[in-house]
Amino acid sequence: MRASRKAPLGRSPPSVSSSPPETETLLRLLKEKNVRASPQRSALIRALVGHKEEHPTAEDLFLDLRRRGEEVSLATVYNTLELLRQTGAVSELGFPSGPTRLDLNLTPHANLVCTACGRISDLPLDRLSEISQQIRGSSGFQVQRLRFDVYGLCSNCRAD
Amino acid sequence: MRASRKAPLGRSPPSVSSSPPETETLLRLLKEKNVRASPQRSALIRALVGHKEEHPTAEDLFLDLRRRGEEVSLATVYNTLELLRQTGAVSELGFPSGPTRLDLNLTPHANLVCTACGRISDLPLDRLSEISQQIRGSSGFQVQRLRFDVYGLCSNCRAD
DNA sequence: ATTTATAATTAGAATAATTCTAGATTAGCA
DNA sequence: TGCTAATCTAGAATTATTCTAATTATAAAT
Repeated sequence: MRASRKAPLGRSPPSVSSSPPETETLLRLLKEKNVRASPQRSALIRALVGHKEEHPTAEDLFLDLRRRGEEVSLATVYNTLELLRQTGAVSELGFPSGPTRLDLNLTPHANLVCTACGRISDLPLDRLSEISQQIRGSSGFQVQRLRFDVYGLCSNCRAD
Repeated sequence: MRASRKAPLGRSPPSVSSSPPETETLLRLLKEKNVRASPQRSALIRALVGHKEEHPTAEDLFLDLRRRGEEVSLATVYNTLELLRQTGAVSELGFPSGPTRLDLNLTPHANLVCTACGRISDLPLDRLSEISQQIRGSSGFQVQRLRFDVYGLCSNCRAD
């Protein structure tokens, strides 16, 4: 069993053939915390990295794993995501309605959240780090992490 | 009843003696939507405006109203907050854990969220609107609203 | 290899926050 | 005054997440 399908040259939208560097990074971060890279955790990390552009929910990942035969319990999905969050490699975006979605992009960026289709896309924004510096200086607030959401209509959903 | 304490020149932290302009604004916005300013809705709006600096939760407001004898059901609290959200006068901050908190500040600002004590304070940030302009221009994303959270340690909780 | 101790996984129960439902109340108006 | 629509409400239902306690897997030591 496992995911030892021979992968007949499969190269589709996300594409997780061998193992993107990000996967390795996350596994390494867990190792540094002295937690094992169990098959379930590895599978979850692969799913997460493979779908990071979609900012998946815990349930999305759970269902994705189940679909490809890598059965991981929902509890383990939540537990592992919490471990990853603690390493700082992953952050969670809570919204006033609907489930928490994952964000694997640690560089300063905006989350462009389309209020019509719900899609979230990342937009790199270097200026955020300047602002962060400025806040540290002026208000005596010791910055750890940023979240910048921009709500509006994406180019697809825009009417005009 | 009501908040008709004579307010002996009271000018304390929040200070809600007669009726701050914001209260009027919110009531007017509802009126424009052709919804009545019922006693329950007015009471809720007063509570919200009076506690906006604390970024209260729906339950905070519910309990606050109950404490001062203005009994409004929790369902009505949620319903009214949803009405206010629709007017755009109020926004809701969802977090990956814990309840949604309210934000009555519509000018561009950062939410300084202390990861130790949980307090949220607003910091005006004009540069956010520039950035918003820039996004509109470069990415074709039609911006409606911003949310900028800065997580870290507030000056009280900082160890150093 | 076997034992042992610890870590990890799991199903399902429990909780927390919010939304829904359907009946009672209230307000505006003919 | 009565009619209609809006509003309010308690409690049920739903959703997302966390907790619990029992099982299984792993690595280390023998």
